[in-house]
Amino acid sequence: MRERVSLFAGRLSSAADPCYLCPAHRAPHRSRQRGASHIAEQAMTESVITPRSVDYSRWYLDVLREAELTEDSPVRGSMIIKPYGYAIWEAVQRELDRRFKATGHQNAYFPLFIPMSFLEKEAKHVEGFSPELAIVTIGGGKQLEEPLAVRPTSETIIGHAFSRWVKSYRDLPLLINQWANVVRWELRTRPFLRTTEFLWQEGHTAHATQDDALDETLRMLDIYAEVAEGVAAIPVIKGQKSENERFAGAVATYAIEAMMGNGWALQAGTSHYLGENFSRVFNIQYLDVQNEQHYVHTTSWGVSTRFVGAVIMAHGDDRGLRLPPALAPIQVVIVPIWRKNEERQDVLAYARRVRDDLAAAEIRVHLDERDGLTPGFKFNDWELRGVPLRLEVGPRDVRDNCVVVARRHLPGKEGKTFGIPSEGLAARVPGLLREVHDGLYQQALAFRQANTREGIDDVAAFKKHAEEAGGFIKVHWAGSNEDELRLKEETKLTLRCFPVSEQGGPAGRCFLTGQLTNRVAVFSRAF
RNA sequence: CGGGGCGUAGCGCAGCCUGGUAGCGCACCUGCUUUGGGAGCAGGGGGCCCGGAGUUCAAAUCUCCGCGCCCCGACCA
Repeated sequence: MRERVSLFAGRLSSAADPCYLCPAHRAPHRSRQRGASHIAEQAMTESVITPRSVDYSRWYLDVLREAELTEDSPVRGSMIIKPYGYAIWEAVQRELDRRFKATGHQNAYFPLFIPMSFLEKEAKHVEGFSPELAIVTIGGGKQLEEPLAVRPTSETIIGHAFSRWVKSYRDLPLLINQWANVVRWELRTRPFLRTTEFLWQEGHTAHATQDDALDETLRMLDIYAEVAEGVAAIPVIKGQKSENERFAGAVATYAIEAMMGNGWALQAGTSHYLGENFSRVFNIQYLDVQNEQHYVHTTSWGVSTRFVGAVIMAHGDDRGLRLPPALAPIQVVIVPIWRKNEERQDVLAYARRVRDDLAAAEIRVHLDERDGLTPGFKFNDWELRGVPLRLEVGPRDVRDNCVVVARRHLPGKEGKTFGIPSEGLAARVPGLLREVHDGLYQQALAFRQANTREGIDDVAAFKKHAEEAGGFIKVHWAGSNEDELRLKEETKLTLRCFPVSEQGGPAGRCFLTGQLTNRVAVFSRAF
């Protein structure tokens, strides 16, 4: 399930210090003083981050600011993704893209502007998206003959192309992906999780048969789960969406659902089987071996910059970000320590040697040579930024030819190991990174298990648990769409998915209707 | 789109009630001392106080009208 070892090698350009690390390129400000009174309670740690238990949403915004991931933009609902935040997204892109190519997909690019008439062809599709469309009506100073929608997704314009690309069964399957930005005019936005403009990849494929298309839908769902778990260290539930939550225009929607640090669910990737819905309206047909015309079956699937939000919220703690090694822009940071000027020379020379060794082994390493900051400040600074491994190098370590290693997933002293020989360190680092990856994964999994409730068999207990405990609730479900909506109204919980792994199991009683069913659903509050 | 809050230095805020020409912390710059878990001292730079109109000898402060942002609820990857 999880790919190892090579995952942690540095594929982000060279392992040399990227530019966003240079002090000169860092934001000129890092406010440490927050007006809030809870800071007083945190006097010892001098935290600049609101504890998660105080206000989760504020914690999230604090982390984004302090770790320099995003900034507000002058445009409402849009964000600036800063270099450190963008580097995380680039790592996600790299990991996904590699897997898309390995499964035969090709990248292409389709236009940002979509004729309104295209969107209107598929009734459910336009119905689902029209409330959140941005529409261009003027171009070059003149009213356009036909308004152009800024793409909220590209099924239609790609369908239009596919109808020309597909003639014969020999053209199938057609496996295309595009990396793009899309716009959905959201009323309530949050950086990464829901912004008016966001970045994503959208895969679009066409197949001869329903079976082939369904296989593709699930194959991509598997890839998403693999990247979530094996790369981002986030345990996910693969599941099918209810009719209410289904993508506008899809026959079936699948998703990976993850639990965030406050117990809420986050949909981190989706994969749709679109049936013939789009091939019929865009006339995508092929001739089979018998020379008969058939409509293709299409799929689409996407992961967006929201995934970065999932990484932040699945792993972050009260000290800040905790990044899975495979996605961390910096995997290892070296903090040099000295007292006297003579020590400084020796320590820096030694630290540079260590850095060069690691860089030569394709490890993304950074030596923090910033002057005038205490080691303690740097420790906190890099923890805030979620760097998985920190090496501390002082005069004692130089003398003993050692380093101190601190692992980000274990707090304070617990994560520190003293006296690790610098000899052969580069060979040990991948193992240490794997340890951090596994640690993060196990912690997230344990958290999800501790906050997943099963065995609820009546509505009162369901509501009570929803009210008092939160987290996921896993139940048998035979309710109607209306039941689902009413439950959402009353409890704010939504039917996240029907977990793939739970279906076809022993029948149980639906907690709401009392009917016997073998359908299992997960309910949760969601972002 | 409803309810609430806020616009003053890069960031966070005080000043506004009771008008008199702008201040604090952090950040930034310089110097010295520091540096094994968020250093100290000294000096320094930085403001169309959201915009417009009004009241007044005088407006960050009072009045009106805009605009913007944030937070909380209904739609959503």
